[in-house]
Amino acid sequence: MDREIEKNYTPENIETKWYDRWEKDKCFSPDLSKREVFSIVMPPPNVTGKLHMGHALDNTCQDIVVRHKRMSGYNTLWIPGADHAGIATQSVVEKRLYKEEKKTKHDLGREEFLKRVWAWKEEYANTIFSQLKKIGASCDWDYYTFTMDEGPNRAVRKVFTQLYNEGLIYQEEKIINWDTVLQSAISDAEVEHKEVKGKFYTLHYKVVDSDEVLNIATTRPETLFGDTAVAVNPKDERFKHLIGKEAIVPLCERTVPIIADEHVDLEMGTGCLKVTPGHDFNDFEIGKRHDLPIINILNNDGTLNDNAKPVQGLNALEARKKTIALLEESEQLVDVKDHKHQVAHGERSDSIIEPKVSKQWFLNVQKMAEIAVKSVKDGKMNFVPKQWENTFFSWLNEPRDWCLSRQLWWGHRIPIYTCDSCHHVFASEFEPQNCPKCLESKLLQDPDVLDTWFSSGLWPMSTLGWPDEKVMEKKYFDIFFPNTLLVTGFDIIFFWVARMSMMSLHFMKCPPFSEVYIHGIVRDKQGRKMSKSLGNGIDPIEVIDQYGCDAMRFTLASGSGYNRGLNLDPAQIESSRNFMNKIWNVFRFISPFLKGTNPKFNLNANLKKLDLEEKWIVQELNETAKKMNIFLGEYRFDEASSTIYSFIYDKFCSWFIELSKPVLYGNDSDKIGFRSDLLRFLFQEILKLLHPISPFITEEIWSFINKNELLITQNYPRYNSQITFEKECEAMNEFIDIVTKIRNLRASVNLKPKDNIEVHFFTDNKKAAKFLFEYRSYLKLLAKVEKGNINEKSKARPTQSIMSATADVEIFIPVADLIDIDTEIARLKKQINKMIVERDKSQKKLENPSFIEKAPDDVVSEVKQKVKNFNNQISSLEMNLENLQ
RNA sequence: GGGCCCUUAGCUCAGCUGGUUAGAGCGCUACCUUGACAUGGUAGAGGUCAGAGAUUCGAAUUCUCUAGGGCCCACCA
Repeated sequence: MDREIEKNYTPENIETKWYDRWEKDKCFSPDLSKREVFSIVMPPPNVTGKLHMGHALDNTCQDIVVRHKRMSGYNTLWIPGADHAGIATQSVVEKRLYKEEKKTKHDLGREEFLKRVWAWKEEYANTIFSQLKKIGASCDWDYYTFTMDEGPNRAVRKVFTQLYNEGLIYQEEKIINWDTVLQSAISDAEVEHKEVKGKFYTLHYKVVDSDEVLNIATTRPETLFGDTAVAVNPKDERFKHLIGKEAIVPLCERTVPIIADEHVDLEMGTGCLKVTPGHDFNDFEIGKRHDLPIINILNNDGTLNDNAKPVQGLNALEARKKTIALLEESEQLVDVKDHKHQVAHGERSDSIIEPKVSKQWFLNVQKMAEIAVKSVKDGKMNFVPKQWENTFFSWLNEPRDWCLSRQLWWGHRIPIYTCDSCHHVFASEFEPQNCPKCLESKLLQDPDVLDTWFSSGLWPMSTLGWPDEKVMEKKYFDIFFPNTLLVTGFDIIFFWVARMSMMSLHFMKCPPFSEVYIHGIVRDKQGRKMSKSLGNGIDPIEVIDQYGCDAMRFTLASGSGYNRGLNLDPAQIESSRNFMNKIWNVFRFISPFLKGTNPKFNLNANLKKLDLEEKWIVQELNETAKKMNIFLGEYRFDEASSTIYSFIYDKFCSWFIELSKPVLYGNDSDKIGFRSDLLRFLFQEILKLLHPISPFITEEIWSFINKNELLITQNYPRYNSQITFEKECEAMNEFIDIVTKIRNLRASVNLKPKDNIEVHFFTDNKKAAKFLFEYRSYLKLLAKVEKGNINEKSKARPTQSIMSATADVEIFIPVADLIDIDTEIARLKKQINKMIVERDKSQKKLENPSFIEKAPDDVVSEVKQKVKNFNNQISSLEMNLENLQ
């Protein structure tokens, strides 16, 4: 105890130094000597990203579990990493390039552009890591992996090649989601449907060699340039006679067949459907069934091409307007109605997604998805909370093939090569030198890159070195794979969790982790998503600067259990900061007494020596330790936080410390010594218990007590079955009740906190009487009871008093002229009424024969005891009420 | 259209397998600069647990329905 602890709790002074120390001492490295293993990978944030509250929550949850497991003796590994985030990163660099140099990526060329992206990555990557360190993430940086590193690249190539050779990856001309801003295909998972106000147009299609016209409803009239059929339902009597005839597409005057297809709904629209196989998923299927031609009317940027001459060059919305105008002119527009419908948007670009036919690479996931579903159903992989497996299933039960290729530059290049001379197409795990068929060396690699989630899907494997055996050995793949746990948000269950599961089950024949904890999404106080446009975001780094990281982590933990949302109120963070301050100050109070205390205080050896309040606090501590282990093990961080909060604040600070003051300031040196030893022991346990949630302040305070050892390496407290002090707890609770009632009485007549009072207790309970006598000094300390007279109930009660009662003890405070009879009568009546209501509730139960008959005995006797206690209190209060009136 | 979830104090939320005087934090009221802490202390006010019904000796807790709100999935013109 050489150092003096500072008077004020200032988080920034203590939070900056510990991370470096832990890292330097290799505290985050796995301990291979331990038999039980706990391993987890961090969901890799975007390299060039900034930490937001979602990350803070995600990583706080992980760090709490990791620290708890580590302290509980597990061989613990938490792997950090970062994602190249193909689309997001490329867009940012493109935007900057244009802003600063007015250049596009095409001006630079692929190679040069990629150099710029790597440079950008090098420049900005560290932001997110230093921020992760700032929140205390105790991950092992020796394992740090970037999704575009050589290792993951090799994993990607191996997986692609194998799946290609197994026939699961194929290239095909299909209708896909085309993002017109990114000018790339995207997968189904990356499409969001948003409700948009639009119009519902009814158009006129003439029938060839007939006077008849067909009315066709559509929300997208501009696509008529791509129409290659008109379809009706084969059962539709209205149009049966027209099947096999031809219709004329307005404006382009093309004749197209009128076909019959089951897909057409008799009730919808007009019953006639324009079929645009090039730009609608359903129409594409119809087109396949009827072998219709496909007309592409869109350029890559979403403008109309020369297949739509009258509106060529316009974007979809402009083209729609012009098409309608032209239709009106030619009197082929029948009707326009307002209409709300769901429109596909890119979740990255937020631009409208156009269905478009194009040649892309796909992964057939049918079988893989089935196996993934089965592994969850068989309990090989568990979601916590369990309900989230529904989300997992809903995605995997009817999977569409995964569109893997992206027309981007930043990402893993597709390892498909075409021989320039013999045109042989092949996949290759390693950079090939020659065509395996004709041995020519001129090979052309596919220009596209892979969906970012393809490499993310291999994350639990690739971070441990797979498939390079040497690296796997070095990273202890066999020990740490599969992972124990994954922690993430529900928004990426199908993006990521589903894909990791499929990949791991296919290549490793086991799920990538045995448990998945899904936490909620952080929102603002009003439950709105945090977003730039609303300006309601809370920046974790600003929060840390203002309140400290420990307070932020405690707040996030308090809000995270099995709920799906966490509405973050800054007032809560302030409250957590105040809690940290409380801990700081209570340590300041006990610290002078810790000099010379026993660092290895053995509680079990001293159990018999404990006095009543010591037994009580030890019992409470023991219960707290038990709960903490249970709650942290179940990812109930909310319950864990409130458990430790309540123990520290309400038990330790409010009562035990107060009760320790007379001991510590007294002159019984043995007792002072013993109490100091115990205080040290208790406080050390408190620091250990809280450390996983708030690591910095606990490590800091620990360092004042123990110079040579770090807290992070201590053993987490466990339940001690030798501690059985239930009776002492009852007595203490009775004492707390009496003190509270005296304080209540004092407050009711505005007795100043300083004023000493005289109290008359009346009880026939000998134990209670003895207890009140022995604890008289505490009553003085805590309720300023200068003199406590203890009498039997047969003795006369003092007049001119205010009174209260527990089941066994009547408490009288003579207040002479201070008393206002009417107020006191009202107060007593109110209390009596409350008691009567409760008594009657219980009494009614007892009068019910079937309750006595059917309820378990312990419940019945509990209720009987309750009635007795209420009656005791009521009669005490009533007697006094009579005396007053 | 399918699925999931929510509705408990003024606000944000706990309340696990049915039995509690229904809890916490913030806010509010009164009193208090008491030698760890005003980032504090003591005491208090505030809830017919969204509504209706059912099961049960007993329901905030289980079931059904209704109302309101949120989220996810889905190609329906």
